[in-house]
Amino acid sequence: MLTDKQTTPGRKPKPQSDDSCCTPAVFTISTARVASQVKLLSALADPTRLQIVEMLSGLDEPLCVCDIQANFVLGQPTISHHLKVLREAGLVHSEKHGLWVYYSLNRGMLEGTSSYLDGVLSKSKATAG
Amino acid sequence: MLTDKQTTPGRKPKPQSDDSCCTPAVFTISTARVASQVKLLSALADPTRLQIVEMLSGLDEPLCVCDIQANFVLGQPTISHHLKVLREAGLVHSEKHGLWVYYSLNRGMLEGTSSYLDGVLSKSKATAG
DNA sequence: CAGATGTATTGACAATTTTCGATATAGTGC
DNA sequence: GCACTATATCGAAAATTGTCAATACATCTG
Repeated sequence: MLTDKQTTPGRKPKPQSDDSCCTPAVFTISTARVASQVKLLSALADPTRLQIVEMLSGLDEPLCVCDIQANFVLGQPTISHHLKVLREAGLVHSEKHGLWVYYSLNRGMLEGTSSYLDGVLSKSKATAG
Repeated sequence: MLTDKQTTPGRKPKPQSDDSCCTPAVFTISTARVASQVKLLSALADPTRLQIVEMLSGLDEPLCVCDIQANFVLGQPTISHHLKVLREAGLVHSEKHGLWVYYSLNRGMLEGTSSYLDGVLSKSKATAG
């Protein structure tokens, strides 16, 4: 794995400058940030969960579990499991009212992942000169 | 029956004798777009692959497999597998030069996922009113 | 209280994913 | 041709994940 802090990034020489292949190109990548983003991306990387996120994003009002389940073929425990994954990733918020549990989107978390990807993209703009 | 069951959190009614819980809140969500984004998100939702993406994004020059592998404890076939996942998701581009295969980031794909998330967020701004 | 209903949890199983060792493929140089 | 190197593929073990049936929990109704 990558260490948390290392020396400056190297650059691989041409394939013939030396006998071996690799210069030790070591990068400084925050494994903590990567791990947190992997958790968010993993929560989103499932068709059922991503559709739930889309459903919640399209409405300003929260939805109860049965309303969500009505849009899938899956059973109620499966939907409950997916909602738990989204909840533990911080992507949704749940609120109990009587018998029902209402789920709403935590937009800040989605914004975080989107801006993380933007940050990765802007690390170097491919403006080689 | 059931008089005051907190009708505030949504247009969802309370349980009635004929209609138990749910109003059929049906959503029109493009399953094709969801599926394609799930593929991209799944490719990113792994610590090794996300770190590879970060490595490639920090450099304008492509990296060969051995340069990438040098930053991980994993074996060469495992790195090759992860690169294949990224390649098949369209997130990286590979180019063979002699013995070496150079990988570079396909920024358009990352931009696509980022703007997809932005699109989900902007579907409804949670502007009460 | 009992009965009904919405949701969460448990336990098990199948499918998928991650990883490694062995091997195959392809290019370089003798 | 042969040896060496970089990368990819194959096959299998281990870990993780998605799903369901059964059940538990919590809340409302009568």
